[in-house]
Amino acid sequence: MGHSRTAKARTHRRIVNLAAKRFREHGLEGISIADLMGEAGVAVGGFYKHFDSRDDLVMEALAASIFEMDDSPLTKQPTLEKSIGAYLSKTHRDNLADSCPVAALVGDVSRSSDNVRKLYTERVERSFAGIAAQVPEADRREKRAKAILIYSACVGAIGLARAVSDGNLSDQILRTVAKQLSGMFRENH
Amino acid sequence: MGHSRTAKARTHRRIVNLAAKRFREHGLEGISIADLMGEAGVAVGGFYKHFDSRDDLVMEALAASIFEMDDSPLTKQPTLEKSIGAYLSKTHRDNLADSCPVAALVGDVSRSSDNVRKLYTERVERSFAGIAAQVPEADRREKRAKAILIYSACVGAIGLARAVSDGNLSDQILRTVAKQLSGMFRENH
DNA sequence: ATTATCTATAGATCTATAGATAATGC
DNA sequence: ATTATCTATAGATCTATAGATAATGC
Repeated sequence: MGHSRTAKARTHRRIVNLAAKRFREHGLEGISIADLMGEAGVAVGGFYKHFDSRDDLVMEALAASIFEMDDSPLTKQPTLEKSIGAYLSKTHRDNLADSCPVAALVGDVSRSSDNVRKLYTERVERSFAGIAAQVPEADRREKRAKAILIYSACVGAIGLARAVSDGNLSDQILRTVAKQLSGMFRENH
Repeated sequence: MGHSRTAKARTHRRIVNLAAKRFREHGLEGISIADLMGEAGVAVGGFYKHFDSRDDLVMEALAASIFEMDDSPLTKQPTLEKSIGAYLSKTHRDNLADSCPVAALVGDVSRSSDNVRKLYTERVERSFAGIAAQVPEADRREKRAKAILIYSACVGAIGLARAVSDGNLSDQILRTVAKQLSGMFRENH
């Protein structure tokens, strides 16, 4: 039994970071507190000394995965084409635990509390802004419009690529959408 | 207690059609058998005389919502632009119970059994084909590529529009993606 | 003395089954 | 007689809480 305050903070972070991964993999209601605590190596009973409720953990874990995104390869590409390529890569599709929470949790968030949805919305806005900044040759309005289209297409494509049971079709969705989106800009219209 | 065979078939259909709605609204695991049977006006205990397991109902309900799509206004529009407009309408966004199961269940299906994913995959393929047939002025390969982009963008956009807590942003996503996609073809490139 | 963690369990909920009841259909 | 539906409940699982245990920090 560890007991220092810093140890508690470390345990807290361990639970949150683990939850952030498992929620993206199994959905916000797809994993139990008991399983999370077990995997984190802490007894179940300690949970409510760290969090007021399960929803409290969901909030913290979503915030963690959103924060994590800022340092992710997904958002740190030098060009729009590379950003799209990273997002629509097989690595991103297959590595749900560290994937974009916007795509992984879009359905679950629709059914979640206002607090969760507000947090999610901020991340969506930030993604739009990040992409808009990379859209070449257009005024502010047009950059944003393209960004909304690009992000929607990326979120939809990776979602479909994960859901579909045919591996070839899955690959084709990623490849085709990446190519079509990138093509939109080389022809600069 | 009704008991005729045709009555049983009617009860069966009632449960399946209700489940098809509730699954799209609350997710494949977001509603219990007891609640479904209660709403259908049948006792819980009768469930397993109609279905081998919960998963069996999930399969039948998904099949029903996929079948239903064929007669839906979503897939019966005369032009590509109108198809996109219907899919990205506020009506479609707000009426989850009768909405496109591909968008409503994309996350849940990723975590489902192979049987469920196979059924879903067939619907995705059919959607691609339906859209490709409406893409003007392009060879077969290009029609399909555009269809994959359009459907991905539509599925992503309606998902984001439902998840986001800001109503104005939600409307903007639908409007912008519809406009951008439609614009791609008027300029025919 | 305080508190971070552990053991144990209450209470709710969910899937699935067993056996009773009552309407159909030969 | 058969069978569609109902009543009742077993067994598993999940969130949350109560109280014990043991390490920290004054």
